[in-house]
Amino acid sequence: MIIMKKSKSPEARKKEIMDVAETLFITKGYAKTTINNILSEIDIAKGTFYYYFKSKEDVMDAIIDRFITIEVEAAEAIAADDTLKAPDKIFRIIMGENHHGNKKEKMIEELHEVSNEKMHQKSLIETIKQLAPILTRMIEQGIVEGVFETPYPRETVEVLLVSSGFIFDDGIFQWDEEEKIQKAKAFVYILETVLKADKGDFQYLLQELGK
Amino acid sequence: MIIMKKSKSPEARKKEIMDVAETLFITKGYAKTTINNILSEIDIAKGTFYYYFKSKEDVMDAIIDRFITIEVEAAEAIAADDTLKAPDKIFRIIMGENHHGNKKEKMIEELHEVSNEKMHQKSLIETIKQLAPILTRMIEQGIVEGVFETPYPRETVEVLLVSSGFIFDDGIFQWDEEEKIQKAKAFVYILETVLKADKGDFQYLLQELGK
DNA sequence: ATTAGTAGACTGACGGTCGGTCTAATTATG
DNA sequence: CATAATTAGACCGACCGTCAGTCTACTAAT
Repeated sequence: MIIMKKSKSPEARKKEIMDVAETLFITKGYAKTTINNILSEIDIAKGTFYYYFKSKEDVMDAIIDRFITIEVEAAEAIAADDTLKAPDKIFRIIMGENHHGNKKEKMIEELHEVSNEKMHQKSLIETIKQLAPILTRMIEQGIVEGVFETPYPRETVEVLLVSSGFIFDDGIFQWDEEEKIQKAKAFVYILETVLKADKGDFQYLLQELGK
Repeated sequence: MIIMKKSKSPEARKKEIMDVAETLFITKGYAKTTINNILSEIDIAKGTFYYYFKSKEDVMDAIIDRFITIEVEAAEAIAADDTLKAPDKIFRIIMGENHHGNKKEKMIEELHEVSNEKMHQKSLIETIKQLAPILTRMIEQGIVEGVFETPYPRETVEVLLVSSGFIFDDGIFQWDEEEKIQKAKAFVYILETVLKADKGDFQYLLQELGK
């Protein structure tokens, strides 16, 4: 006689699996997380997992999709905010990318050696695909308004996204607080310089990094 | 009665294993390459492999070390070349990084979907660790000579290395020939702008990308 | 009665281990 | 000084544990 758990709504189950998987992927790393780890955490069987997802990688894709959607929505909200100037918007979006509600940072904080190559690369690629067009439009508008200047808005965005995503990822490099500030200042400088924005357009934003 | 192959010199064996593993890692991807794939290619037994390397990842590390050493030597040769100007050197080193003797490109050319996250990330990190100091010194010298200007030489180098390593990697994005030229032009522009070099200092180098 | 959902035993592949073998060089012995 | 004993290093491959993914059986709901 098999003990059967009461069925949850499919959405809830799926979300539950994704939530647990996400936590494990971030804390232990994707490769080191076992399907069985996920199962025992929510106390379901293999069959249930594979009823909702066709593979381990499939969950990861779903998780990445989920937070890219959130990022894109956040980016669009920022883009639509008329109280912000173009440079401000750009900075917020690019830096916001590595700020998944502090969730990741908090979790990784102490855990060393999490190296999550696959997940990181996938989400970086996806981020570029989805966020680059939005940011590019933003820069193009800035050019029209005369606050930016560059013949390569799209490629500039790509460079900025890739480097910030890589350099500020807590799972790849472990900078101490001081180094982080330095990197951020440098990033702001590079941002200003490469877009030929007015010096100081971004500078004041650096205070936010103190928190 | 066990048939025993004649012993090779340890160096030769080790190199043989690394060569075969490298080819397989590049063509099939690290994850999809099996230890047994490597073994049957050179016709040795499991034990032999693990006599020379403590794990699959260990071979990869050795392979990465090997070509980083080559890159560093190439970079130092370029650095020591008095016939080249600073901007020229920088460009050659950064772009040379994604030009492993055409070996990788040739191999990947047709093979789609090789995605080699782990190997790529590791070598990018190692490249930054080893190449960044050399390039930083180069920029600092350029600043003294008055051809460059930036308060953040180190961080600028990091941004340039990360983005070129990522964007120009044939395994990550598949740009067609035209797009590649566009990316390279943009990269040169960004390089010039962020270092405040004279326009045109790098431009002529773009002809090299035609080959 | 049909189907959406759950269960968990099972499979196969793969990374890694381990006891042992073979050969050539080195050292001890008559 | 020839030859037997010993050692060291390269190599072998059966075996093991783990893990993603499969399959069939069972149950809950409509």
